[in-house]
Amino acid sequence: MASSDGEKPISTRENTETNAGFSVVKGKRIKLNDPATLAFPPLSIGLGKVPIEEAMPILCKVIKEFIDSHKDQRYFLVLVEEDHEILEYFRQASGNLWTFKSEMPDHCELTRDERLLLRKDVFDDQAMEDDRKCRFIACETTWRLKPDVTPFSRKVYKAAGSDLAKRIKEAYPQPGALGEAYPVSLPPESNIRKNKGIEQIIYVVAPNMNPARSDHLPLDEAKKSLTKSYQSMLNAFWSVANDNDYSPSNSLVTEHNEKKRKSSVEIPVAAAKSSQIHQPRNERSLYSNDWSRVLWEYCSNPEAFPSDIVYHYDDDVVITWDKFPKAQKHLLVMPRRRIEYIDDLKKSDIDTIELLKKKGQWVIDRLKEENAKLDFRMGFHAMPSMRQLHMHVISQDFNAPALKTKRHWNSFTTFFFIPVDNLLDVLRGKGEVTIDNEYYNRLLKGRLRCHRCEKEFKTMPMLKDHIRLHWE
DNA sequence: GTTCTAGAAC
DNA sequence: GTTCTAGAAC
Repeated sequence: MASSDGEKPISTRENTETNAGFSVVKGKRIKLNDPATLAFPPLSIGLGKVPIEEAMPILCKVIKEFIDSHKDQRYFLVLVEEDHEILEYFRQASGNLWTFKSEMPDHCELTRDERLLLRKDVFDDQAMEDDRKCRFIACETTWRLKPDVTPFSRKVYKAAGSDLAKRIKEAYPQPGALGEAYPVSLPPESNIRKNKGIEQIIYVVAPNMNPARSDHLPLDEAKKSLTKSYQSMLNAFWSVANDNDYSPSNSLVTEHNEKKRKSSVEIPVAAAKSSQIHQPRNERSLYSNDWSRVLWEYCSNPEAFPSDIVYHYDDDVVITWDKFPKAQKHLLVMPRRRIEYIDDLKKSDIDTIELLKKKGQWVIDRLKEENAKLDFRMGFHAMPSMRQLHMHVISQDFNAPALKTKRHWNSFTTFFFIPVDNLLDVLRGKGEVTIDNEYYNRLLKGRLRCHRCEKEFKTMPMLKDHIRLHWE
């Protein structure tokens, strides 16, 4: 199977997309004679005491999803388990998801698609002779990221050498999160790397149902966490196998919160300087919160979308229909070059914002030709959820089924909505934008008031009934 | 961003 | 009992 022309990439087109919750890096350079291979144990069934009849179907399902999401990629997944009965359980749980080539022999079993192998021993010399050397090994761990909590991980830990614990601590000084994966790369001089070709060990915090331990979960929660554990493990594997960084989600969440905390458009109060922690922003292959970056796809590839999604685009600007419109007409106007948040803006971006305003006005003029009754506002959310700078162009009827919550309402009718002219004033004056996170969060939680007559309402349904009167 | 759902509010 | 919200999960 190994090719003699070695380094030839399968494809040079680089593109990340998601499929069934997995990040898929298309066409990354995978050396043909050095496939990405992950060896991993069944998680949570020993240490975590999740019943095997519950755990195995989850494992099968996640593997199936991963394989389906990575159809034209070359890699191997190797399930390693000493206990013959457990492997047999896996075969049974997998039903007819895969066709196994033969009855279970002692060490290596190929499935029909040649992506999944079962083995008794990760360091089996005979198995290591083939071209499917395990460049990556996953090990189960606890939230303290201890490297030696299961027989399998102890074995790997012993082989890796004693400085592994130190390397884990350096890479992840904070405790791990349940369901997350923590890849640790091995130094070139490490024995396990020199002799076995193992590059990284991926530590996975898997769920525990053992009542003797303090953090045990009920079955339904353990099952959810186990799914996530396997998904994180495979996502981490795929990221590092494609030379991407993988950031476990607990650190990502921290960065996100930090980022939001930092913010505060000058308009109400300047944020304290001490809160302006600059966080480096790395490129990351993402798994779960992909939704926060969907706008990037519109901006980088607007021609790929139909006109009921992308309203208009040119070299500098993309205009899309809001996917969940909060009024009769609701669009987003975005720069095509990547700007994440309004507090990334500098004086030099004034031209860009003016262009957004000009394009927004152009849209408004066109829409008013269709319906002269509509009136519009153009502006930005102080703390947006989506990661590309986007200016809302929204008609003021707020007559739309997707407008449901207090947060929705207040985000468009309080100072949380920063009109484009207001933003331009701040940029022209101060030259930068700071966002007071607490102030804006308070606005979102404030009382419900009609934007036309200031009348106050207790619930969203009552308010929605009322604003209809202004419209009709 | 939405969806889901527990429990608060009525 | 039903409606509605708010927070977690995704």
